[in-house]
Amino acid sequence: MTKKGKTWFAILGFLSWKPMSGYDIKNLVDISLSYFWSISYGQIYPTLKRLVAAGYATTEAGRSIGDRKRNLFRITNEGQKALDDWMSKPIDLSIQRDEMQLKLFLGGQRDTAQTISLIRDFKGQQTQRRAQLLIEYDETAPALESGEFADDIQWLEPERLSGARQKQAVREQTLIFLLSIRQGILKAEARITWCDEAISLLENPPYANKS
Amino acid sequence: MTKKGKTWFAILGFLSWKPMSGYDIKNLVDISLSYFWSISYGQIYPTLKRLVAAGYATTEAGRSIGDRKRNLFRITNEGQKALDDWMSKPIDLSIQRDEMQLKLFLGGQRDTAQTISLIRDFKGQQTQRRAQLLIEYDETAPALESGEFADDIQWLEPERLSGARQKQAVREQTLIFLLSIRQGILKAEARITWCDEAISLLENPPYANKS
DNA sequence: GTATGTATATATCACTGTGATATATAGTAT
DNA sequence: ATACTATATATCACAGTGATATATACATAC
Repeated sequence: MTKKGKTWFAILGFLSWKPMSGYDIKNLVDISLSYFWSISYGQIYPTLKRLVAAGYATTEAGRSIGDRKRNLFRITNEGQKALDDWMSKPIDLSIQRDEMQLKLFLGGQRDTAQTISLIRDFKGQQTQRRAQLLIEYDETAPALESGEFADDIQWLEPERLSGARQKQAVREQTLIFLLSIRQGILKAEARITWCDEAISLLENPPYANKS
Repeated sequence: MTKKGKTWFAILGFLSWKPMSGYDIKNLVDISLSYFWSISYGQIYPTLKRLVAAGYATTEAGRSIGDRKRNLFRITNEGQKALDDWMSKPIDLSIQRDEMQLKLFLGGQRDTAQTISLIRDFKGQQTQRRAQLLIEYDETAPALESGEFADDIQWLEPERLSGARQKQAVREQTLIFLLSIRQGILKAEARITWCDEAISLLENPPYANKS
């Protein structure tokens, strides 16, 4: 039995919204989930095949705009069951590699000035990211009231609903989208706070500086 | 020319402190750098070989306690130059996958109750982690004053120094170690904050709840 | 003493996942 | 016509993981 990792269930999860092609999945992740997920074709296509082989999905020929051929994948009952099972399992916390921390560790003692300069750059990156996320938050938030997405927002729609139900669905999806942006903002802010503390302590260490 | 990723420079960086064996590197990372780094033997041994092949390190037979054989790797001038170059480059920000966010995205609308339960579990994990890191912080901090490590702290020592210089080195290393723990604490706190916001918004959405 | 367990030390394998690239076609712009 | 962009599928070399195999020396218990 093949190993079922996060990518396996991520793809299965996308199919649980609506039947999709490999191309659709790549676009969905790159456009709407880029705050917290990434995926490559090198995993998508083999995994779709394995999902079919495992009985978790079926494949069918489809057509899109302009009569282009595409392979649509649809989740099966068995697949949905496996997904539900995974969804209820606690979050797996694996170590997140942190290049900033590694460079601090390797260079902090050897070359303090350069390390401080790196931390300043890093703070700049995070400050910019925070600003960007705040803009995206403000652009997304109105849909919470209106029940209508701004033009450029791509989203997972299980199916077209009509009228009030459609608006309600948009509001629910917007809330979740806002929460994921909010996570990014909080993460960036935590990093900015750390940068300030680190620069301050490296510039004025709480012990006599040799020289 | 082989690709030089983060693992490549991480290992080169460890060798820049002192000559080490593959086993030493694995232990160093697992014991002292586990807050922000991980590494497997499957990368260490091949990478050490490639570092030698690239002229960035040399290898020599060594002996440790009990006359056990070990292969020591020593950084070359060329290797140190390449490391210095990498160290000065800005931090590469790649997308960090976040299983909590993925599950929120996939299940938040479909099964709010289960999603809230997952977030509560996640908050529990993060709260525990934060508590653990606070303890480790308090255990490490005294060395900032005393200049002496607590018994169980493993560390990178370029070489044995004597007296006052040794104490100063210990203080500098402790500061950096404390900063990396602090990063973990801030990250956990940001996640806890997010959990509170998310639970509150999912339980009382800012729009009329259908039902 | 000898058996058992643990720490030291190196190495490889199957597998997951990435980034780059190749290929082909249909619609759009110059 | 030509070039460019978007749609769509696929594969490759490589990075990195987790598990496992192997061997030896020291520590302890019986």
